[in-house]
This record gives sequence, C-alpha cells and structure tokens, in this order.
Amino acid sequence: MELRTLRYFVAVAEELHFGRAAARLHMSQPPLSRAIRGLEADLGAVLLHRSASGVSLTPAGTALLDEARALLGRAERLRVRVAVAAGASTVTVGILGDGTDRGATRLAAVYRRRHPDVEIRVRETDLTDPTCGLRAGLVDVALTRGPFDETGLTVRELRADPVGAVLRADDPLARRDRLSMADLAGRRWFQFPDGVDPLWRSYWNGGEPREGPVVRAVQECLQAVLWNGTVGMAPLGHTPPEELTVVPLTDMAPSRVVVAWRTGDTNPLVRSLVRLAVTVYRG
Amino acid sequence: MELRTLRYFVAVAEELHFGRAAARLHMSQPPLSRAIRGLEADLGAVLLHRSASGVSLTPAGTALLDEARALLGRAERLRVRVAVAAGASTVTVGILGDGTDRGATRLAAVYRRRHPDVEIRVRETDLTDPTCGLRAGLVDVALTRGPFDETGLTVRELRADPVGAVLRADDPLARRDRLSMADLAGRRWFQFPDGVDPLWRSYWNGGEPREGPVVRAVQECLQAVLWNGTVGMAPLGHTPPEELTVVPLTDMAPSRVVVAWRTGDTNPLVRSLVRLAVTVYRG
DNA sequence: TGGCGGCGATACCGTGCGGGTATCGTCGCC
DNA sequence: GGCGACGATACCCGCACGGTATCGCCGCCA
Repeated sequence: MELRTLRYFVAVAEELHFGRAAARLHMSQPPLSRAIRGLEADLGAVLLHRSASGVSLTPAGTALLDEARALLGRAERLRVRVAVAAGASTVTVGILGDGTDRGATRLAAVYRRRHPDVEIRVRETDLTDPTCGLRAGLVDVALTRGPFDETGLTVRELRADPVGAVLRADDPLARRDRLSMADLAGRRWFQFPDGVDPLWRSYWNGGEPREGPVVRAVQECLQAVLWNGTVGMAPLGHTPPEELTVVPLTDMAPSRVVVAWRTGDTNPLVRSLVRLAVTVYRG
Repeated sequence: MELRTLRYFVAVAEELHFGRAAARLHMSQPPLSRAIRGLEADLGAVLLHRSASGVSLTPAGTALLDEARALLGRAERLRVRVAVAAGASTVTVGILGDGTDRGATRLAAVYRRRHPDVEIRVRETDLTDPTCGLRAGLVDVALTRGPFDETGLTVRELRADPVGAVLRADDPLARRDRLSMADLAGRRWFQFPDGVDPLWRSYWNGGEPREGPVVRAVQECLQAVLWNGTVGMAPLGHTPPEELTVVPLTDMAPSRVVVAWRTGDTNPLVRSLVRLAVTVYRG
C-alpha cells in the first residue's frame, strides 16, 4: 500500500467506474484494475463489488475511502509543513482577469484555511498574457484559460467552457440561438495587441486573421463591441451586460480553464495548490 | 513521496546514521542514500546535514520526522480499520510462558488503546512449543524466543538476551561470575519432552545431548534444579528465586526474543501487531 | 604527517514492477 | 441473437529500485 495506490482507489471509488477513473488519473484502465486488485490483496479485503450494472463500494471500501482521503490530505499538509519549515512560505497565484471565473477566490479561501502559515498572494492580469507572467516568474501558479504556448509549463485542465460570439443586442444575428463561424465571415473582431501569444490571439480571433480594434481587458472587449459594432468570442456561462448577447458557437473548440505552473518547479506549495485546484474545481 | 520513502526517512532520522538505518530496513546503504536524496528533491528541502561528525536534522527534517510518524501511524490505523470493516476483528497472540518478558503485556495494552475495535486475545503456552501453536493456527502472532524451526514462518528479532547457567545457590560453581560450557561438562541438565522442536531442545541443552529430568514449564525447570541438582540455561535479566543463581555463560549464543507469524498471512491485524511489536520493543 | 578506518556518495548492473496495447469474457439491452 | 459497454487478462517494455563495488572525504592516531 502506497500513497499512489490510495490515490488510485479514491479515484475509482469516486467515479465508480474504472474507465473514467483511469482517464482522471491520466493512465489506461488495465493497470488501474491491477493496482486495485493488488490493493485488495494487500489489505486482505474486497473493496469493490464489480457487476455488469456497475461498480459499488463494499463496507471495507467505504471505510477505506474515508481513511484514504484523510491520509492523502495529511500527506499534502506534510509537504506544505516541510516547505514552510524550510523557509519557503509564500506562493503567488496569477488569475486571468476574464471576469468569468469565481473559482479562483474560492480556491484561495480554501487554501488559506487549510494552510494558515502560508502566505498566498493573488495577482490579476489582463487578457494580453494568458500565462499571467508565469514564465517571467511574476507568479508561481496561473489560473487561466487556454490555449497558449505551453513550452516550459505544465498545464492541467480544470474545466472546459463552450464559447459564443459576443454581439450587440440589436445585431441581426443576436436573435439566433446558435451560430457557426461561417455566419460571422467578414465581420470585424476585437484584437489583442501585437506580441501576445499567437495561439491565444488566433483562438480568440476564431482561427483566422481579422481586422478590428485592439483591446487588453474584458471591459475593453465589451466596449469595442458596443461602440464599434465588432464581434468577438467569450466563454459562455457569465451574464453579459444588457446591451450585449453571447450566442453559442457550434464549431469552435471549447475554451479550457486550466491551472499551470513552471515545469519542474520544485516548490511543494505550488504542487499542493495545484492539487487543491483540481479538487476544488471538480467538486 | 510514498509511504515507503517516509519509512526510510524515519529510520534515518531516528538512527542519525545511514548504515544503521539501512540495516534496520533490511537493505543496503546506497539505495537508502539515494532514496533520501530523492525525497529531498521531491520536497524541495534539505532534510539532513551530512558531515563527517555524523548526520543531523535540519528544521525541515525535524518537521518531516514529526509529520511522517503521524502519517505512518494513520496508515497503519487505516489498514486495521479496513480489516475491521471487512469483518476480521480479532487477533490471537501467543506468548511463551518463560516468565522473563514483560513486553508482551505492554504491547497488548498499547495495541488495545490504539485499536479499540479489535479484540486481541492472548494465549500463553508452556516451553514445549516455542511457536505457541502458530503453525497449527492456534495463534496468529507469537511473541517468543528462538531458536526454532522457522519454515513456513516469518520471524523478526526484537531483542537478544545473553543466557546463563541456572545453578543451586550452594553449587560450587554458583560463586563464579561467569562460566563456559566446559565448566558444566558431565552435569545433568533438565530436558524438554521428546517431540519438541529439535533446534529448541538442542539450544537449551547447550548444544549436546544430556541426561536429566523432563520439564515443560519454567517452574518445573527451577524445581528440577532445586531438587535434583541438575543445571540448565535461562536468559539473563530476570531475578531467580533466592535458592538459585544464574551465572552468565560466555560461549553461548544469546537467545533471541522474536515476533513470528505465518509467512504469507494476509491478515492486516497481524501485520499491524508485528509492526507495533517492533516499535514497542525498540523504544 | 601519512596511513587507516568510518561513512556517505557515486558508478554501474540486473530484475521486478508499473505502465502501455491488444484482446477476451460477460453481462445488459435493443 | 448481435452488439456495445466494461472490467479482466495476456503480453510486452522501460525504468526505477534494489544490489555490489568503489570512491572521496574527513577525523584520528601513531
């Protein structure tokens, strides 16, 4: 029994489905099945009922789920305690000021309560740098959106938001309940300044170069649409101002909400924050 | 970071010596060094100061020792909880009635306090079966003495007691402060009955066949010496009755106090009891 | 001061285990 | 009865963990 095995079990017990649990663990299903069987042998108890109608927990499995969660939580706290004792006691989180995500503040609150001796700083950035200054070292963890150039960074997906076209309410297309990119051909789009991440620019342009006003932040995007009659894309799920509408786009890949950090960053505070992010966004 | 790694660290941190820690972990020193270095890299903190004058803990190491002990304790409890939830809630301990060992009762008390929902039964046996009925399944764990035939069993040493010759106080040899086997040549020794473990018989005979009265328990041994003028061996460390003396024997291997269980026994209660035994006897 | 011994680090090697892909067995369910 | 979903099994590969041999460094003592 190792911590890794327990993480496996928790995933299976929460998903009640080997395939989904394997996907969540970024591995394939057979080794996961084996690992759980091994755990059962090790503990000398049947943890799961496997039937055609699905997977369910035995009493022993229920007990283990409870205990394993507690143990893994303590293991995480251990990492942070050691890091604090070693002197590294602050971590800086970058959040993208896209106005759609309330998860970041919840995460910060949960982290503060769990690790009171760690100072957590939050730095909000505008839309011109989806990495929130991660590469430059301005932040240690970025809660942001894809897509962007990921070289040197490690990225974990937290959520995927479908995107829609942002239109003036009086736009002829604004009454449609969905649109495709073809409907928007030839329209002006708001632009990010030169020099920002090409993947990011291209995505929010709908995949092709466009003409339009340059913007740096959410409010500017909205103003650009209002004043100039341009269009743009935004994740669904937040309510736009009254004069604007967001119409779902059927043929655009969803925008991924991700947590990112520098690949190889050894700071355990970073890792613990990332893990907490994943669980907070999942639950 | 895995539980195994943390066990390694605890061993090193307690011994403050890589070689001794490796011995305690039944492994060689180089992989242990590597594992600790890996742990330091993983946690991003220096845990130990290595100098020619020895190994010492850094603040981070101190914090980790504390947290790791707690975590490993919880892991052990987890195993027991799961076993109990799975229905296996009693464990039987055999103790050898040799009258010298108070550790067994202390162990049972500690175990009961730590795992109140486990019923622990104690079964004391006489000197004719050093395995306390382990092979026959009468007990799950034996707290006993070596040497005995270990096939099918796994044995872990807890302590090693030097042995002495048991003599009547008026015996000419009783005034000596140490003896060798040669001094006792030709003397009658108390005997264990036919059929008991040959290794065990031979050891307590001092390695060669002897004549003498047959005994089955400690009191019978003592009476045999008192009444018949025979001699025998006993571990040092307990005070004999007034009329008897125990004189250290210089050329006999010490008697090992051991904990034993059936090899491959999957009962986690057994494993947890064994681990607790090792720590209780060490501390 | 130079030889020696103790001890942790390093180099190198082999094996077992944890990961992968391909496929099977066995249920429900149209 | 065929099919699809899903967990189990078979088989393979690479790496990490454990081993032995040796080094480097420091302290100690003659």
